[in-house]
Amino acid sequence: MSAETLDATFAALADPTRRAILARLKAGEATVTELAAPFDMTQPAITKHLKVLERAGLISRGRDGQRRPCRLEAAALKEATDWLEGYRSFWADRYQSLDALLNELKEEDTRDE
Amino acid sequence: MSAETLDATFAALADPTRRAILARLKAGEATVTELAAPFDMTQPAITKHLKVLERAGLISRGRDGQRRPCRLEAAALKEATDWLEGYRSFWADRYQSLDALLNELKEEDTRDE
DNA sequence: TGGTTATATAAACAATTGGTTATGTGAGTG
DNA sequence: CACTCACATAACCAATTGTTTATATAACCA
Repeated sequence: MSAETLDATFAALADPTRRAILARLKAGEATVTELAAPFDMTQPAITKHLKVLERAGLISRGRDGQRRPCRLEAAALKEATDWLEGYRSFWADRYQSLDALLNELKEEDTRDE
Repeated sequence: MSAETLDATFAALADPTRRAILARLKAGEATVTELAAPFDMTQPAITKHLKVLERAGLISRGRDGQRRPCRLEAAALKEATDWLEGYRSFWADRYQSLDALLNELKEEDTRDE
C-alpha cells in the first residue's frame, strides 16, 4: 500500500467525470466512444481521463478490432478503502459504541499512513 | 453525498503530506507547529495544506490563545468510504463468494455516482 | 514596553491539470 | 481503392497546485 499508489488513486477519484466513468464500468466493459457519450466533452478529453484512470490502475484496456474496451480494475479501490478503514472508528458513533472507543484507544500509537 | 464534496475530499486525500497530517490527528488534537514538525517543509506550506483539509471538511480548528489546534472531522471520510463501498463487490473474490456475485448482479442498474 | 512565539497572508514560481482544436493512425466497409 | 469509424497524439491554453521567501498579525512573556 505505497504512498504513490494512494496519491494516484485518490487524485483519479477527485474528478466527477472519472468517478462517473468508473460507475458506468460497474455495468461491464465499455468502449471509449460509449464512455464519452454521456459527457459534454470532446473525445480527446475522455481519452485523457482514461489515461489517468489507467495510470492509477483503476481500469485496464483490451483490444477488439478498432475498439479499446475498458474494464474496471478494483484492486486500487481496495487499497483506498483499506486506508480509509483506518478512520472508521472516528465516524462510528463514538458515544454509543464501545468497540469504536476501544479501536480509537488502540490506534493511539499514531503510526504513519 | 454531493459530487463537490467528494471532489474536495478525494483531492485532499491525494497528497501524502495531508494524509500524514490526518494520521497524526488520529492521536488527538495538534497545533500547526506540532503538525509541521515532522516535515521538511516551511510553515506556510503546512498552513496551506491545513486550509485544503479544512475546506474539505476533514479537519476543524479551535483557538487556544495563540495556538490554532486542529482536530480530525471524519464525516467527509465517511462519505468517501460510502462511495467506495459501492465497489466492494468488485474486489471481493467474485469466484468464491456468492454474496459478491449477487451484489454485482444487483448493481447492474448502473446508477450514477 | 519590547521581544519572542504561533500562525496567517502575499507575492512569486514551476509544474500539473483539464480542457480545447487539429491531425494522425489503423481497422473495418463500400 | 477510397472512405469512414474508433481512438490516439500533439500543441496549446487557462486555471490550479505545491512550494518558496518575505512580511504581517496577534498573543504571550519579561
